[in-house]
Amino acid sequence: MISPFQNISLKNREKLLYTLESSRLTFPKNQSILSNINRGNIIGIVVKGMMQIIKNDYDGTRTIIEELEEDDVFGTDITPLSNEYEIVTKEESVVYIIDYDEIKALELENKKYYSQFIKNLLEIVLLKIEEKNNRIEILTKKTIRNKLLEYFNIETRKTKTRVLNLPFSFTNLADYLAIDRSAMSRELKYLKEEGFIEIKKHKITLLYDKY
Amino acid sequence: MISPFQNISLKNREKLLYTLESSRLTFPKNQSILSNINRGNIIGIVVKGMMQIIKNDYDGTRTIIEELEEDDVFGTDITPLSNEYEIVTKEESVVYIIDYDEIKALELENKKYYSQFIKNLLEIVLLKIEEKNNRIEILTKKTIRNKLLEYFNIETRKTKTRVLNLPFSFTNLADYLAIDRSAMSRELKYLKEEGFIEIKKHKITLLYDKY
DNA sequence: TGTAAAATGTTGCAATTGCAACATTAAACT
DNA sequence: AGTTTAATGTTGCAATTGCAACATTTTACA
Repeated sequence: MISPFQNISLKNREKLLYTLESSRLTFPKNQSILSNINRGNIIGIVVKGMMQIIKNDYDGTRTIIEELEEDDVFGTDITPLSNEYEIVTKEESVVYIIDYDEIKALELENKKYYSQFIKNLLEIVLLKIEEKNNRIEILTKKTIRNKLLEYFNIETRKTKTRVLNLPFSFTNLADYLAIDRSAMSRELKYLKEEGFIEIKKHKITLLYDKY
Repeated sequence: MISPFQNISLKNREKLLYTLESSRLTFPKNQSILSNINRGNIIGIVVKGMMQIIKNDYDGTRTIIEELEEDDVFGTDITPLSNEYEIVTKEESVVYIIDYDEIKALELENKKYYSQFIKNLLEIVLLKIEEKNNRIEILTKKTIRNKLLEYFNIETRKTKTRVLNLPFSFTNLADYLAIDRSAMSRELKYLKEEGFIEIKKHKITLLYDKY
């Protein structure tokens, strides 16, 4: 995880946040934060705590899209923030909210830490985009089995092992893969029966040779 | 379309490219360019011409993922570039290839145009990420009909009209939505029959009220 | 620690979809 | 201009999947 304030001294960080006219907001546990924030072109930075981006479907289903922790960045473009989405604190959390126009207006020749901040944001956003590409790669697979296998491949490529610890519940995995949970459960059963994988709690072990 | 060289003079742009040790490469029409480039952590900028990012499926299907034109940026993270992908010129094209590590190593206090370049890249990447979010929003819909309707909504939201000119073929649309072309064709027929849409060539008119 | 809520496993069944195969039309190329 | 190639439209059919409904287990929390 890269901090947006990487290589910026605490003092300069404060000056930067002042220049950007950022607001520092504190929210109690289990509060929806976007209702309190003007949903314009903003970038948020998590200072402390934990939050979840939740999608509310028209039928009332609530899906966890992403978890945000310290140093995580969210906001316009980076994360979807239309009115179907909300961000909810899972513990007391502190965030900075910055108007993206203020970032665009930064006069770069003035201070090195202005530029450093932008550079950090670029790096963070490039990592985010990689995640999105991965998800697209999975979602474009046509069958549940292929979605699962692609997910396994991508995740184990990161750790270079055959073992994969689900960072969330199977219910959330089904949401991530955009498939029905029970159908996924069925397919996982088949994969186990056919000897491709082994599952213990949230630990999945691949028993096949990756291509 | 934002140019990565926005607000950078031609002279500074040359200095920048020199500092970044970029290569300027020219390719004839219908050539695969990645075979000539070290697929490391690179960022490419299209100077002139037109190229397509093609995905080769294991079964031999070739799918157009994205078209790249002047000022377009591609490369690590921004666009998927694993070995399943290739970039093919559709006309004679000129590109700059830059090692991403060189960008990371830029000493920002030295020159304003270094920072300006990073800032431009940030803006470009934020736009790309928005596109990816849109596509994910579509791909997570469960039925073909809902994928189509979501696509229509997103595209017409951009232009604020009820009319939508497909920027590509229906075959490509099916790929974009990750659905079978003939099944999509069938669903479009139903949508026409039920009076939701009207299609003339590649122009789709929405006849329903958007939510 | 006891209880409510959430997650998981399972299955039948209907609906949706992918696939194959083909005819027709449009576009690209020499 | 003529020919090859790609795109489009259509349909039957089998396979996959979503959905509903339920039992069981695990987790959260008062």
